[in-house]
Amino acid sequence: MTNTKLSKSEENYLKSIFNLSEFGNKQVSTNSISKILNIEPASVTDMIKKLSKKSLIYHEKYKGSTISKSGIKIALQIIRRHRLWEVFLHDKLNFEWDKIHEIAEELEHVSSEELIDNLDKYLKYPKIDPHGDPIPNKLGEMNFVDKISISDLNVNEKGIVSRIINEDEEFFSLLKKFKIEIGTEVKIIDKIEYDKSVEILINKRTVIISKDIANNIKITKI
Amino acid sequence: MTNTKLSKSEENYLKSIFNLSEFGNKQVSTNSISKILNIEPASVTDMIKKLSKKSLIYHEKYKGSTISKSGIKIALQIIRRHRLWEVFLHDKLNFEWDKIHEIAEELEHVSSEELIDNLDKYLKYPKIDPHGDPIPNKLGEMNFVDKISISDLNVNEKGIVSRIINEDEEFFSLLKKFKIEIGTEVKIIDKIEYDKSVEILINKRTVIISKDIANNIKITKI
DNA sequence: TATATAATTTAGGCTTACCTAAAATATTTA
DNA sequence: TAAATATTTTAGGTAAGCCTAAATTATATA
Repeated sequence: MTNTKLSKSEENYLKSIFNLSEFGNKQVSTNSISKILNIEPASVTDMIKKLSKKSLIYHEKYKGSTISKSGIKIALQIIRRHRLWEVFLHDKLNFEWDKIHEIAEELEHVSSEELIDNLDKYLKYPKIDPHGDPIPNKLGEMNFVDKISISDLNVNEKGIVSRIINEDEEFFSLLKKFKIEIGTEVKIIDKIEYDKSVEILINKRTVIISKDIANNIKITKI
Repeated sequence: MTNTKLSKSEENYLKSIFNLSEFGNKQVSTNSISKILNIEPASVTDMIKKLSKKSLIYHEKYKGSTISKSGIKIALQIIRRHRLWEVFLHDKLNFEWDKIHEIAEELEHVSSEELIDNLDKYLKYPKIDPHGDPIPNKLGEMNFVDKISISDLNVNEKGIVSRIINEDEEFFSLLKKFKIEIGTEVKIIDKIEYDKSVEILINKRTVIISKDIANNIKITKI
């Protein structure tokens, strides 16, 4: 339990490895980390060695990395900070929900525990962030997330948009164009076999979205 | 006008140089920067060269540094961020005013301009921070600050504490002990010639504070 | 299953922001 | 005003976190 404060870089790696590992269950490849962080694989290897030495991840040469118990614990705290700041930016500072990610990406590294706990209290202990992602509590516990995406619905079934996976700028503007937000009701009109795209009804308008877009929009079936 | 984002270090140097220069009017010695930032003089020289090359300060070898117009502009923005975050931490998150400085020291480097402007609006454009320091507006303009400290009052004169200069932990706990805060009324009972300490009346209690403490407490005469 | 390709690691380099030790300059004081 | 002292700069070094190029290992394919 060497408890030296992690650097911004270390925190970003840990968060990415956690996200890629699906709750710590999957081994993560060096290449996948490289792609997510936009850092060359050779540099990723360097950092993997560093995090291994701190027992935050386990690494098998040429195989991949697994995040450790203590690594998960820290990753969840970083995610907690990120999502609480997103709630603050959206609910209090009136940022549009497609602009908060980038700023929260910086704020999450301000590491005072008291700050985050007071922020949590101030925001009245929110359970989800503006993208619909669950917020871990002080202990790292959080609600389960929706596993169903638009593509999983059948024709004529309905759902409420509950979570947006992709956080790229372009993706957000796409959603804006289609007027898709957390809470929006969608109904499946047709599923197009040819390219697996889906025709959906939103806000009394039907649009066709690609398979990729549909996969990135999680819903709660109604 | 090379407008690359400054690093956290560069920002801290610039802020310190500005603070030491008394609004850009005084030349600042390498040693004084070294002491404030707790960084060796040799390293300070390195950074001085860097900031000079960016025309944020002017430097005369072996003499000292002067902050430039563009340097002042940036410094005021950093100070703006710092003080707005202090207001947020104090007023919204209910931090005690002796704990906000350290956290604001980190938050001030999150550099989204939109973030700061929205925060400013959310806080209803405050004019002073919890220490009584004036907050620059978007353009870098701010109110003049009180130049009178407790030591400048004569016996029997009264004042309202308007600003605390020293921001060290120890100094704050000292003030806490004496129950001195922004807004506290003080009356001079006696001035002790021997060591220039001052006997004052606060909250119906008389205490003797040293010359150094008195100098660090600015007041508005009433 | 041998070979081509892809993924990963190693080796060596760079920049930033710090350091110490020594040299250069300025200031104080006798 | 010369010597002692203090301040500042130069020179050379380190760790973090990145890079490219080349070597190594794993995986896919013919």
